[in-house]
Amino acid sequence: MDFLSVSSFIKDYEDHCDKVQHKHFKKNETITTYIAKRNQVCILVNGEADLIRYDYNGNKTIVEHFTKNDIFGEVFYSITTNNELFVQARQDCDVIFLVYDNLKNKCKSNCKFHQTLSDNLAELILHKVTILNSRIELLTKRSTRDKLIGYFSILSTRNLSKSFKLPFSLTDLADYLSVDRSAMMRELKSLRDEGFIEKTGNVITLLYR
Amino acid sequence: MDFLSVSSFIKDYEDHCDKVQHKHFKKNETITTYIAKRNQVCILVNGEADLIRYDYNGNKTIVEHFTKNDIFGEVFYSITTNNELFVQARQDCDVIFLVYDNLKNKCKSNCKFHQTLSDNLAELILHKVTILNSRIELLTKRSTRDKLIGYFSILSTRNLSKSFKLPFSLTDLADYLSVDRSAMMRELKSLRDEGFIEKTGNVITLLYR
DNA sequence: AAAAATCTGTTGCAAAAACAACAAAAAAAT
DNA sequence: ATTTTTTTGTTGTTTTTGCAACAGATTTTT
Repeated sequence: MDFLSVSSFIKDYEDHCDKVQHKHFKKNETITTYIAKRNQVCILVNGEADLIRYDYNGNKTIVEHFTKNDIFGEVFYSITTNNELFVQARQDCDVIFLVYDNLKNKCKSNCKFHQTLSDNLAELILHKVTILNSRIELLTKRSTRDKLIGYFSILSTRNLSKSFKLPFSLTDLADYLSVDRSAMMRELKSLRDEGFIEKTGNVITLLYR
Repeated sequence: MDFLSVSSFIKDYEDHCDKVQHKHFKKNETITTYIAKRNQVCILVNGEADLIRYDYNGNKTIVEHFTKNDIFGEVFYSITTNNELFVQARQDCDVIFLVYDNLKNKCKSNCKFHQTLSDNLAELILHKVTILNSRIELLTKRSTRDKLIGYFSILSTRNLSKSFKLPFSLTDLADYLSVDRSAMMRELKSLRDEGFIEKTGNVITLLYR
């Protein structure tokens, strides 16, 4: 992985950069709501969180799933959206908040954290782009089956193993793949019956190839 | 729009930056194929192009649609993809090619183009992220109808008008929304019959709100 | 100007997905 | 330890989507 690990210089931040805030969140708390005017940038230092959207029908979508070192925030969104977007902690989280425009200027104390972050900004955002592109690839798959298989192979690659634990409940997985839960369950059953996967709780094992 | 217009400094490039290449493409020509090793970055100076993927079933997906000043290239993709991705010119195009890693170093002639591009890289990529996020929002819509309406309202906003011309043929629109063409045509007909839209050729007019 | 290729509009039918609902299991809260 | 809430697994039914096929229109090529 050729992107910058935020945690590697997080300690430098401790000496009071006046442009950033640091906050802790408990599981299920709302970390931020996207209002699209503050140009907020958030860095997940620790924990897991989801970007969530509800549509007019009450359908929940897990738009993105964030883990350690991921960046998110309303600066990554343009006004188009009329649905409310918010980020919710899936586990206890530590989050750094900053304002994009401040990042480009130096901070008062001219701190190293600020400087490093600024220098590596393009790299960080670039990494985000690659994540979003895999997400798009997943979402353009035509069937629920292909989405499942596609997602499983991402997890398999990431874990360097045919076996892996889903980071979601099955209910949330459906919301992440943007499909109906019961239809997904049926498909999951078929995949099992046809010998493509094994499933014990939320641990999946790929049996193909 | 708060992102940098590439064309505004393209003239500075003319004085021989040794790190970039400039090429012209005729309609339907393949501009590049994503091989994911060269870290290529491309800038569309003029024209229109699509990033295309074919899946194992022969389904075509228009993954992205590029217009003037858009950036693309394999550097935005991680290895995950096993399907071939390529960019095809929809109109005659002018494209600048460079290698991401070269961008971070200065070029021999220390040219202004190179410098400006490098300075504004984060901004350019950030703009791409916002585009990808709207794309994701579109793709997570649950029905063909919602995808159509969602896409139409993006075009409507972009054109500042209830009427707009589709940048695609209807065949391509289906591939862009990742749905079956005939099903989409049926839905389009319903939208017309129910008085939501008007359609003359590939000009759509929104009648709601 | 004619021929070839692509796109549009449409339909019947098959397949997949969504909806709705419920009981059992598991997890979380008290 | 018990209650409450959430998740899982399942299924019947309805709706939506995909597939296949074709004729007419339009565009592109020769």
